[in-house]
Amino acid sequence: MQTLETKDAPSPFRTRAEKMQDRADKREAVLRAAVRMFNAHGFHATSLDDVAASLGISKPTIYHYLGNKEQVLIECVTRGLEPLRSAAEQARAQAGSGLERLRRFLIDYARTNMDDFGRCMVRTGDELLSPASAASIRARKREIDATLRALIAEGIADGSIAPVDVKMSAFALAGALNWPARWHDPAGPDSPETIATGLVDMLIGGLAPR
Amino acid sequence: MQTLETKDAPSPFRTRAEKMQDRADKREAVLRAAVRMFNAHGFHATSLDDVAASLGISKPTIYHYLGNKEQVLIECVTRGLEPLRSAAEQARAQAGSGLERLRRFLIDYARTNMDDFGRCMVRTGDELLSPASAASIRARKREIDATLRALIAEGIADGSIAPVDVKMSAFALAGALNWPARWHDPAGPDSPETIATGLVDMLIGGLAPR
DNA sequence: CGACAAATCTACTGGTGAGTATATTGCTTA
DNA sequence: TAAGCAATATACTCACCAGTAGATTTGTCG
Repeated sequence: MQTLETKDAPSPFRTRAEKMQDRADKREAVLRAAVRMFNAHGFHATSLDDVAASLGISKPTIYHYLGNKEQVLIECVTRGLEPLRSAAEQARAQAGSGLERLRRFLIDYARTNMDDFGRCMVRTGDELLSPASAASIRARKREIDATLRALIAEGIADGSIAPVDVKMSAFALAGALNWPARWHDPAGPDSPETIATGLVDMLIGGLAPR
Repeated sequence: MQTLETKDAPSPFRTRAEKMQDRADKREAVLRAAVRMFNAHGFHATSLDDVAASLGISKPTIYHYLGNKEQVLIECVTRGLEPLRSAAEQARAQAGSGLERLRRFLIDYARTNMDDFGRCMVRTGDELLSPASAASIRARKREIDATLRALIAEGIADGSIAPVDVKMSAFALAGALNWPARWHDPAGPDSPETIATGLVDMLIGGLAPR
């Protein structure tokens, strides 16, 4: 019987779903190659010819999958933002004290800022994007920030967090946890996990002795 | 008597010292114009023609004062780094507990990161510079970081700072205090002074209640 | 005065890289 | 089997911009 393809004898005739998957895979491969090069050399110093060459394809192929260079960047940033959005959603739904939920969120936040897309997201300033795209991305970042501030406020309300200045604390936390996007070396000895918990513990405990 | 120029009758014949000053002033003006445009639109999106136009001069005049575009950026970054170097020097010389000296240093650090040159310094990643210049600047930044770590270690030794992980804490502090270079709006309601103390107080106290 | 140096301009060169026109191949579907 | 579409390539165009050549002006110094 041979009505469905099997693993052993994959048919060269792809179904529609397979072809859509194929296309999505290729798009993804372009983005992964691009984000690595953006992180390594910067957006402007990376030409789409370079990205194409690194994949053994030609530039028009990239244009076939992604409309233009800015679109490539936007997709990378979007992929970097998505885990944050999802972590924020979870944090809002979770039970527990404000501090407990915040801690969980901060660790997720720090960790995803160290993967390829997260790093690109953090490092992509407004000036690299068209005004419209910059605004759209800023809006999404603002939502993450709103969650961060809400968690801090809830912690203060339930007594699990000291009565700090919410806005300043949110900026301090974000800054401390974004910064690894610029210095963390994936090849180095410290895993993202270790760094994330190290940073968060310091931020929660502070420098002054207790 | 008219042997020396007076404020009322400034001679049009400049002395050698005056001309050197004049030259330095013009160099400075170029750098100030450039750093503002770099901060607003990014290094690559700012052409030297734009900078020249904003001063009502022509591009070759910029080349007359500064060798090339990278040199302009390097000078901007250097000017952003200098106050940090000087604050670090002071902090090392000062008396007081580790925490007191660290606090003073952190506030200076945060404040200077919000002026034009400081912002440019923070935002200029290695990828914008030639390998040689990037290395030189990285070395200078490493010295600041060494001071930061030394102050933390001293504070731990004298008991004014909790026994935190020195490296992680230094990164967390630097990140939190560098971040305003990306979000602070000089036209906004919060002065650099306010932000600096707000951030530092939160970092010293931590989030957890005492 | 005459030569030199500083300061500045206009007008160019040369390289780079985003984005496109167009051709080709092969699969899908009416 | 013809039409149409997806995927891909080669070989362009076009704009921009760093950097330079060379002319000009003006003040300085021997």
